[in-house]
Amino acid sequence: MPYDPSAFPPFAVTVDLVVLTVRRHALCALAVRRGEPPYQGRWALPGGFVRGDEDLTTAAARELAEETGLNAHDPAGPVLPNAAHLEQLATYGDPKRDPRMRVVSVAHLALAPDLPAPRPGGDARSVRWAPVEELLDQEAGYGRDGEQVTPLAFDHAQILADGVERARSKIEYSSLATAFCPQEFTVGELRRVYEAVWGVALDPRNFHRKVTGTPGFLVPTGGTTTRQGGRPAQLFRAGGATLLNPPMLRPEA
Amino acid sequence: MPYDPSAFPPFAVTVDLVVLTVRRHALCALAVRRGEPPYQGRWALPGGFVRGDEDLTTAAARELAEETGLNAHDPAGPVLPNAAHLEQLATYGDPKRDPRMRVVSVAHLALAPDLPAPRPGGDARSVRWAPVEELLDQEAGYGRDGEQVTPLAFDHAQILADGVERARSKIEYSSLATAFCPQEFTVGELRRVYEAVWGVALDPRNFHRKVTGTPGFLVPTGGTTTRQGGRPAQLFRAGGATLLNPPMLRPEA
DNA sequence: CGAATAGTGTCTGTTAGACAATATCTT
DNA sequence: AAGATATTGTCTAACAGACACTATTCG
Repeated sequence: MPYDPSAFPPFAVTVDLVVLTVRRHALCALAVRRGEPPYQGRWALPGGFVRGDEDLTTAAARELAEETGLNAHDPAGPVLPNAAHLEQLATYGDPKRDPRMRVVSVAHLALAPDLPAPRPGGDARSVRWAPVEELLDQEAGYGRDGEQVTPLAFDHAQILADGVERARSKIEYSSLATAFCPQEFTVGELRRVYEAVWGVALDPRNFHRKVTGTPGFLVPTGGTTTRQGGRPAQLFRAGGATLLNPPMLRPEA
Repeated sequence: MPYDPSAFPPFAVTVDLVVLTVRRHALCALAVRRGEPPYQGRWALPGGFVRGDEDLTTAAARELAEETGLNAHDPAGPVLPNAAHLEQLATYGDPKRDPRMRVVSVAHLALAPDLPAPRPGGDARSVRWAPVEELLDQEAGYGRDGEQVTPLAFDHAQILADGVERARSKIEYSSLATAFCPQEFTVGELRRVYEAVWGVALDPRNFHRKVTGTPGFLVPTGGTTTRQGGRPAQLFRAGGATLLNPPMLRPEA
């Protein structure tokens, strides 16, 4: 089968983003409201076309910055205050996934700390953090203002579900859960991230022993905080370790 | 940023395949020789254009069948004799990865048993199973007939490395290693798969206890074989379990 | 003080890894 | 018999999970 680059079917290539954060004890995703058909008025994942001279990761980082003001974290560079973890998730290319034309979407997964000042691209009413449970609920779901939330436009419910599952499994065997935390955080705050992402309750004592006993996971900064109430808690930064061995075990029930 | 489907940069979309198997104690990948520029005469991963009305997975399964005669395994359907595991790997879209034009390639990973009768698409000299170590060796590597093997064309060395790493980690926590085995196999044959993929030696006694003690991993067929010499070994089929919990642990050294 | 969160210590059952010992084939 | 592979059993150290207990803050 000869490889003839001049006779190929025309495709559009987009990036879509699953941007996750933990707010008020719930795992939330960034959703944008569609202003035009198809799926006008429905919520969708943020995304857009890949430019002609742009790498896929670059396009995803650009969309992320446009929607949230977050920088994609560069492992080689310094740790920025507003850095989010960004990785490729999967590619979706069903011929009928967009009714207008053939669109192949390279989905990316971003994990961000809860934003002190969320900076929506333009219209605040058209961008929101929504609990993933609400976005994925197959029964009729309605957002704050009564507008229809589910199902998401296109195949975005599937993309979101895949992104959430990726995040849930990756925090088991990597230190990625710290991407949901601010630069300095307590063991209790990190535990609440795990509890929100997995949707389970963890034993605070065993969790503390586990994370502080894993070399390279957490580095104490020396400071303490009482922002959670109770006895002052030590503050930590993320350590250099990327992989957790042995992993954090996700309870089955 | 309006979503204007009539004004998108033109992309070609291809699928590339990392097809892995275990032959003579070595992890091998399918490579095809390029008959035309660019990279003429160099080895590359099999692949081709996605057709205008074709799903990405369908395109990958079609290429796999064209190159090897293997069917992609459908988890819902019956277990076919010549079925290979097929999954999406990642997507590669650097603007300069193909010197001719903008090509986005959705790479897929296939795991196949050692083929009793390899059926190359056409010219037998243009398709071969090559040890991945040879294909990825950064020093000059030369194949059976003295032709240059490395580096692979385009960014295929990176794609192959990513596929190998995916396979290495997935057999840790899933039952996927059985995809490298024929329908009936012994514990020793399964162990040699792990040893070839990971490039380590495993204790036969602890391995046996581990795999036979994991519910749903292996189902005894009742038969035995002496094809490996020594005491007759029980034959097994792959069980229904997909995830191994607890996982197989890959030795560090 | 009581409530809340942080952190340490102890016990128990499971499991990985090391390795002795036995079983059953081929040559 | 010698050599190869298969299979079972035993011991030990590490670790997860349960949970008693202490520490330090706020109201």
